[in-house]
Amino acid sequence: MNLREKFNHKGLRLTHPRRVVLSILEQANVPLSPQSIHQRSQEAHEDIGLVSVYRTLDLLIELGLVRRMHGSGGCQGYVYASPGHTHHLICQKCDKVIEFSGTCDLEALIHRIELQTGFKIDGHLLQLHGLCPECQKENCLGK
Amino acid sequence: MNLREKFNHKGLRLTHPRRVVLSILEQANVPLSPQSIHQRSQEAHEDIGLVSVYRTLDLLIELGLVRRMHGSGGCQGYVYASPGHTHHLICQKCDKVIEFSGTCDLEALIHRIELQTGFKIDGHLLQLHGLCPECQKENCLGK
DNA sequence: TTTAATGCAAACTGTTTGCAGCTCT
DNA sequence: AGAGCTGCAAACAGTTTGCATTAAA
Repeated sequence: MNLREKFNHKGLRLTHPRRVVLSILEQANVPLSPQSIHQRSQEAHEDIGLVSVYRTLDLLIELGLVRRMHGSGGCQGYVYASPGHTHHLICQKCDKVIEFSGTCDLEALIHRIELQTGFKIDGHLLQLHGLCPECQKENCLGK
Repeated sequence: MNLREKFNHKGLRLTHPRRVVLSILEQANVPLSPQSIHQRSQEAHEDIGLVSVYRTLDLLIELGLVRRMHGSGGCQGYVYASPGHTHHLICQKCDKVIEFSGTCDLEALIHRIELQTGFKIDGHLLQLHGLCPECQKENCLGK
């Protein structure tokens, strides 16, 4: 089932603004705010209303195509959800984002916490913050 | 060094609004928004300005006495920071928060990712989401 | 007494809503 | 043709800033 069919299947329409938002998020490997998505759409001469960006993001999240991120600084970053559950490694300087999976390391931890607390854990959010190789170099050069 | 001394030491003053915010957060085991902190201060007849709540929260975060949280739904929750680096386990239903530590489990993962990516990792954010024992019960009863 | 901190009012930013017109199927 | 969607304008909510006043040290 392709994207269009997925939409139509639920009585939704794959419209221009939705395509644009999705494609911007797909290409960016960085969490983007609604504002910056809107800005990029303008830069790409695919101008869509900011309001549509908000509405589209809500929809895409509901469809599981996009994930909401929470940076240490601000909130409201949206990233394209690559298939499967992944975590994010974010460069604190250039905001580059790398996705990685590695839930297995967490499973032992999660299981232990479940036993300790009685919680039933069904989701998690892991972000690592650091410096990417390029920004490390720049730092050494005295920025 | 007690709290007052800690403040004075840095040229800061331990004022009434700061005491109130700190005490509200200390007692609550739930992340509170600036608004709800303000509201609780009114309920306790310790009315302080909403503006002071914001400014105080910024300060307390800087001092490491409070941490900013990111719920799956909204943002901007503030919790009293128990000493040391901890993670949070959040009930999706009642928003109860439990802090836990367990960085050791992550260390292996972090080390591996550093080798794989060349990043220099110096921070992380881990949140687990699930249902607390009480809310699990309620769910079974058919809510 | 001195200076940090408060709290009001007002400015701002980001987000949501109502509605007329448009567009995808 | 018709329901879903867009985009404007305007309302709204949360947060920040300027400034005169208060209070902690």
